[in-house]
Amino acid sequence: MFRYEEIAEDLQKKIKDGVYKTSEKLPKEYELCDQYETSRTTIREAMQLLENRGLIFKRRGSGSYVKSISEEEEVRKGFLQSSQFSGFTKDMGEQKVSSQIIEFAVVNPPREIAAALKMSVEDFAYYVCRIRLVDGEPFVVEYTYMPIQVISGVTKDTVQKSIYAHIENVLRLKIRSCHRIAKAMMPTEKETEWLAIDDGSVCILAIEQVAYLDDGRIFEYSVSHHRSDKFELKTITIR
Amino acid sequence: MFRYEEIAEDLQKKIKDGVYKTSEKLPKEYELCDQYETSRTTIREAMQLLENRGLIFKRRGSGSYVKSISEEEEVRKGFLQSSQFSGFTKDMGEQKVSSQIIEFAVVNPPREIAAALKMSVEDFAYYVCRIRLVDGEPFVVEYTYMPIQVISGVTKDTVQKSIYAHIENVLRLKIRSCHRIAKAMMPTEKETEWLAIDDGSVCILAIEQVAYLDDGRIFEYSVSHHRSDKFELKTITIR
DNA sequence: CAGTGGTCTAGACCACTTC
DNA sequence: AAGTGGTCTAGACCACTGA
Repeated sequence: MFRYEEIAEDLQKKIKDGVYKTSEKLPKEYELCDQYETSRTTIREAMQLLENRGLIFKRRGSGSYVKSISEEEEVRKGFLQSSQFSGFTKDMGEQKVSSQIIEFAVVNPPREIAAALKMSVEDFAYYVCRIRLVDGEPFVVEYTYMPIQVISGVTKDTVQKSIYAHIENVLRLKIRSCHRIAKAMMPTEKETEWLAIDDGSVCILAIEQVAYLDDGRIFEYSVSHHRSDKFELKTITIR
Repeated sequence: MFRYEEIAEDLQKKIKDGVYKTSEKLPKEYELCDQYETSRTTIREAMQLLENRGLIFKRRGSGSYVKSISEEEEVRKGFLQSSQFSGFTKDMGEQKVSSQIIEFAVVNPPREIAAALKMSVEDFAYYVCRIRLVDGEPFVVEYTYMPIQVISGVTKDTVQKSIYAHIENVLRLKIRSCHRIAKAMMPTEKETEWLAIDDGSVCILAIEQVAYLDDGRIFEYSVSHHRSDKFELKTITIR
């Protein structure tokens, strides 16, 4: 835990607790330097984190302010959210996540997927197709490819539980970034069945993802087909 | 144009031109300091920009490298992309964008929308419902609310062309950030007609957006319903 | 014009990778 | 052990806001 992270956490807590209220000015940077007994750079790094999280905004010549966010945006009932990519299991927090494995194999990846994974079609990759359930209800079908040269030791048990936990806790690899593309589409016949879709108003929010490790290696190409009535993707963009 | 922006542009160009190739090491930070005759902080700010754009990654103790991206991800045919939020017109670049106005009025916003805009239900907002066409083909239906106390002087002509151009060039306001939520859904009957959907495999990628100005004021709440076969949303996340 | 955040400098020391 | 990026300091000057 670095100093700037500590400060960011502390400020975030104060915003959440209403010490600094919506649209209200935060102390100026030099004041925070005094408060936390640190340099301006460190304060600015902390503030940068908060700005990226969409909690504050800054105005040159004026000050830093708490961003006004509607409560509606904060908590949206009935939807699972993904603003990070920590893996589905982690995203879900307290709710119970289980998996139903449709297929688990080692294969030569199709050409396009091999290209996305920057691997040869002659090398092998794990292929996992599984349904993820939260509190027993199906939410998403995931189709995942992982090069065995990068990710090893995946068992049926791993796939049943959490692949991300295996990568981080067993293999001790560090997940760094991911590139995602969100699309809408209709479910296939199989998906309609797997996701228990019995309502014509439900379709699919598809997220195609390429994920990278700490050392730049691509470890995963996946496509997740979510029930449109139970999942949404949240993003914050700052120019 | 600041020094660190110049350097970022230059490095980006060199990556694009293949001076630094995929998975290849970039010069070390101190070398770049010499090359550009600047301090390490400035170099690091430039690199930060490139990392956020998903072009490079860095490893403590090792070096900085060009991220390997599949060409597939770079250019995706047939899809319009939105990785920024510069407004639809700007996003589309060279292609011809036109609008068909369905409704243009000044209204008291519904309760939820007033809450999202942080305004009173008794104050007024522009309401615009329009179809956006690229090269004559409908892509998206936009439903937009803008408080008249923030955005003024919007005419039918503005709505016909580009609201964002009006905000930036006429009102001289600066757009700073936006919070988005992507969902999938089925088109309404009207939308099916407006978007000329004659194919049961097409549905809607909906993007709900709250957009902020430079000074923290919320200037827009909008929902965009895109044809699922012509639009996708791209995001890059770094932990 | 005073006050604020934005850019930039020139350094120090640390954590991690690589050999 | 040497080399790299990550954190942090103490300061300077600039661009912009707001009274």
